[in-house]
Amino acid sequence: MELGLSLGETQKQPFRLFGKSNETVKKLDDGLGFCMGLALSVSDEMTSKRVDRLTTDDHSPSVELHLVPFSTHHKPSHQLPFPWLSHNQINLTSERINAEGGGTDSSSPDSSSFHMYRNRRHNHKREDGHVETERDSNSRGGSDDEDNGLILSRKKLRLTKDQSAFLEDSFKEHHTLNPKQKQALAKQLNLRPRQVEVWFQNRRARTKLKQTEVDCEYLKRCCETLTEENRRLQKELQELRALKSSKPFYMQLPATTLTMCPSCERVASTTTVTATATKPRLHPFLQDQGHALHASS
DNA sequence: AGACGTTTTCCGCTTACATCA
DNA sequence: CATGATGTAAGCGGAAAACGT
Repeated sequence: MELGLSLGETQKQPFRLFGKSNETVKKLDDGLGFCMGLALSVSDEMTSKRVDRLTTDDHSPSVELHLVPFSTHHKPSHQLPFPWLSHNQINLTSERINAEGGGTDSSSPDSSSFHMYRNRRHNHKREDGHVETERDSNSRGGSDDEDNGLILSRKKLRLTKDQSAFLEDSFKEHHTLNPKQKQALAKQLNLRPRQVEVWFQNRRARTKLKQTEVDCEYLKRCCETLTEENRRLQKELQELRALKSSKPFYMQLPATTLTMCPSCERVASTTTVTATATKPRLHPFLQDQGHALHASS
């Protein structure tokens, strides 16, 4: 592979590629050829945050990379289009630049290497405002649609049932993936590792959301129960107050032996001798034979 | 040893698209 | 057929951890 480096006015600036300062940009190899052009521009936002990060510093103008094959055997039909990029933005075309081990099988767009300048966060706004994603130009391989050449018309991936089922099974085993597992799954399902990673992230999010809903429902029921309990106690209190105002004082106090529960510090009566004809309901603690106080004693 | 930069991974939030009623 | 609701793939930004310098 040969990387030809074309520096426009950038000679004024120290070149820095992908954060590697003073990195040698020129690489020689056989077969694949690129022309990498850098030009100064402060106008376009396309380069996005990521590419901005690749510039020499926060104040430097954005770097534009033009990667175009100049090898004579590269036909236009072999070039990977990046329609979301305007002509003065990144043009990355190649027969194959595979960063993820997909080989040089051009029939599998899925394994195309979009990861030349970023392993993620590479959607780009077109001039019409439409955000095209990686999916737009790089779909998964292996589907029937793709085999039928319908890949260009598909704008959003839907995993096949088999793929989803396989991922589900895998998710049951472990909710996170290490790089090896990710690679293996991706290879098995003919997806990009990034897709597997995203699927697991979304799956975890769905699981968490469902759990949150369950928790919410539980808390709602608890709240209802407590509200009902509170209503009952209020009523009981009212009854007791009414009783108090209608009976002489000596009749209001039952002759009881009071003990205090060490755990909740509520007072319990162990002997109930009441002078009242009507027996008000006691607090559950007082009725609870199996309360901690009694259990511990 | 500690500071610093880079990379990777995760999460939360959001968007855009596909599908269905 | 149009439309709104829903599900989901995927993007972005930030945080944290690991690692190298």
